[in-house]
Amino acid sequence: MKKIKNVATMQDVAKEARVSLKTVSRVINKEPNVSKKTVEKVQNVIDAIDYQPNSFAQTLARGRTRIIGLLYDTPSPNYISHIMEGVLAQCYKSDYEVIIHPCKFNDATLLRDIELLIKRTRLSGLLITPPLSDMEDLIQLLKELNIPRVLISPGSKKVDEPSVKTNDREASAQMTNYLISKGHKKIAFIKGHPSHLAVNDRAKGFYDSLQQANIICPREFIENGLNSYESGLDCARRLLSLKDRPTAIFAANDEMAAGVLKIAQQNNLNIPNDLSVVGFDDTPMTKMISPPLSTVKQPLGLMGEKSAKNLIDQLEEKGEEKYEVMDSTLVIRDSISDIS
Amino acid sequence: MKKIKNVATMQDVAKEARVSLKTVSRVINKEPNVSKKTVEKVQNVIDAIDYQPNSFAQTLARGRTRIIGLLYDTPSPNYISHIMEGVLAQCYKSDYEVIIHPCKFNDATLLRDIELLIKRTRLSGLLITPPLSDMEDLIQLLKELNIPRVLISPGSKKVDEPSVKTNDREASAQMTNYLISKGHKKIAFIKGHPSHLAVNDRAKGFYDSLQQANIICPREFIENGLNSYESGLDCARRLLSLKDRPTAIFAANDEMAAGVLKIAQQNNLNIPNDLSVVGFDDTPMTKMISPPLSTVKQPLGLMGEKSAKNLIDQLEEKGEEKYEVMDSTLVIRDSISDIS
DNA sequence: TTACTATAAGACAGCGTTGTCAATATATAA
DNA sequence: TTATATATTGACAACGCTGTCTTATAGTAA
Repeated sequence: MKKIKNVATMQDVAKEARVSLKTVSRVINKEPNVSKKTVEKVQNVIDAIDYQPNSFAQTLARGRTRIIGLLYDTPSPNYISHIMEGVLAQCYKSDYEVIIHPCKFNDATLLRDIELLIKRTRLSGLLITPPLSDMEDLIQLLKELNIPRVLISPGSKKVDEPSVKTNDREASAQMTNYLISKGHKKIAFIKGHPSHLAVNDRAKGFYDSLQQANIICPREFIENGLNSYESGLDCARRLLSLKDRPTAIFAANDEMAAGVLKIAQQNNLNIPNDLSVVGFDDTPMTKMISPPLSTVKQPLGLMGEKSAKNLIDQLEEKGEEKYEVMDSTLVIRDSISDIS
Repeated sequence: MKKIKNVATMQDVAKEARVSLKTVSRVINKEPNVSKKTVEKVQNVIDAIDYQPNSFAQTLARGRTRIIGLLYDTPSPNYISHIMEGVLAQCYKSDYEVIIHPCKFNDATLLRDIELLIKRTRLSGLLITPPLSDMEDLIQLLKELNIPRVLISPGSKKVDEPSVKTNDREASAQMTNYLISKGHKKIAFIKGHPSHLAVNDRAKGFYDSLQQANIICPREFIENGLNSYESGLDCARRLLSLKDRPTAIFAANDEMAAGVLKIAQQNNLNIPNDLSVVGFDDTPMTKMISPPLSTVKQPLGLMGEKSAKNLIDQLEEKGEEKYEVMDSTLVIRDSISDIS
């Protein structure tokens, strides 16, 4: 059990620069009331011996960590890795560490696990991705533990919690508008997993648009999916066996839309001539399938970045804006035909 | 700048259990020479007040961290998130933290960045994913800094470094054998990015198989891709415009194979009847495209787990086996036809 | 010059652990 | 029983930093 490599300490810097420990500390932390001359002298020594403060000692002395946690429930690799990318970039800038914590949404010990995580790691704040961001009891726990937090894409119910969301509902309405503008009136919708509220906001946008266009959507045009490719297959089978088939199907995520494409092809339907298909998320696969899928793109990296920034601002008590809504954008590819 | 929530300390446990600090420390760390009675007494108090050791104080006192770093060069989200899954699971078990560090392969400051990361975080060991695991100068630096490490899927050249790899070469040969067994003799291969040695082992397996079957592969059947979908498109365009077209194309990864599928469809070729296509990696998209792609699946989660275990064993000086080779498996789907 | 203020620098305790070494209790042998 | 070995426990100084309080220095006004 080796000790870590011996590395320069503040003592070394102080001795070399002929100042006190505290003065070095002041320079490190950019505290006021140090003369320019001293700052320079100390900084030179720091650079010369390549000194890096020991964050463990800092943490111990300060009584608070510079660590935030990122909680996720193993959603699609694509989603979490792009969120993570933004989070890491922001934390790197602000000199915070990130602890990535996968957890199981429907695990009985979830709350206890998270409480232990917090106690064990002493993390100072949490970033919470969907569908965890919709768990009332989790939020309640964090409130009680007094853990600062930012919810990523919580369902529309939450209003009193710092959060970063996208305008999924509007984007979804826009996409529906687009379909309508191409002459589609018989549009079906495949909803997402019921516990994933944000995904279901997408259905609301769909309704918004239909209502505005005075289009009535028959009950059987609304399917309940589970976000997975397989559930997309099931829903598509039902939709495409209807006597009065939709001319377009809008799925609440790309996996389910890919399922629709598959079943359509099995039924010898040409996409987009016989059926238009739309997904949501702009996963990399949407470009690669045939035909390339029209979809909606969330700025995931940016969302990660903003949410981390929001959390760090809370931790450092810079009272910044609490809610952030970012724009998702339509990505129109070849899966929609003009039938007007 | 709030202090962290007040939380039970070792003092509290010691006082409550009427023993010394050191005894509590012994119980925590399962050190020998503590009477059963005392262990029990102390453990009861620990449970009662839900005490969790402060890892920062531990780190400071011990002089070494329980942190490992995971270095990656933003490869596919799929790859890294599955590796990460295994790494996190293993580290969670062994009570280590993980610092995820994305970096840019061809960034001039890469080495310096990593050196700073190490100094700043005091991490005790590193897990290195491809293509970073093939960088001689990075390995050299870590050797000099005396940082324990495990290379994930390094190119075949490395032998003297602890590593976890898959039998890509053999799997690739097996897949080629399979194609040959289906009557294919004119098989083209799309190589991966030149700096990604492990991906290029796949080409070697391809050659192995051809040679064994006494099949000569014309030069123009070997294309140089860059791992991306787009490069797959380019290579496929060239291969499919040859006078004497291959009957099967084996791409070194799924993205490039998806590119082949696309171009084939543009050329009105039916897959698999007119052309068989094979990829490598079993990304989720391979199930969703049409036809579902045959491919090779690496046990990514397990690889992450094993590499973390290997590293932790090094850190704790349990001399375990250093090299690990895991089996990739063929996933045969509908993209291969029998033309024999 | 003196007195006073603002600014810069330092001394020292303490953050919550673990390692070292000394002290005590218990078991064993004589 | 006493002496001796062994198993348990404890005291105390680190670990490398920051917060608080004190002191020294420089600047300003009278």
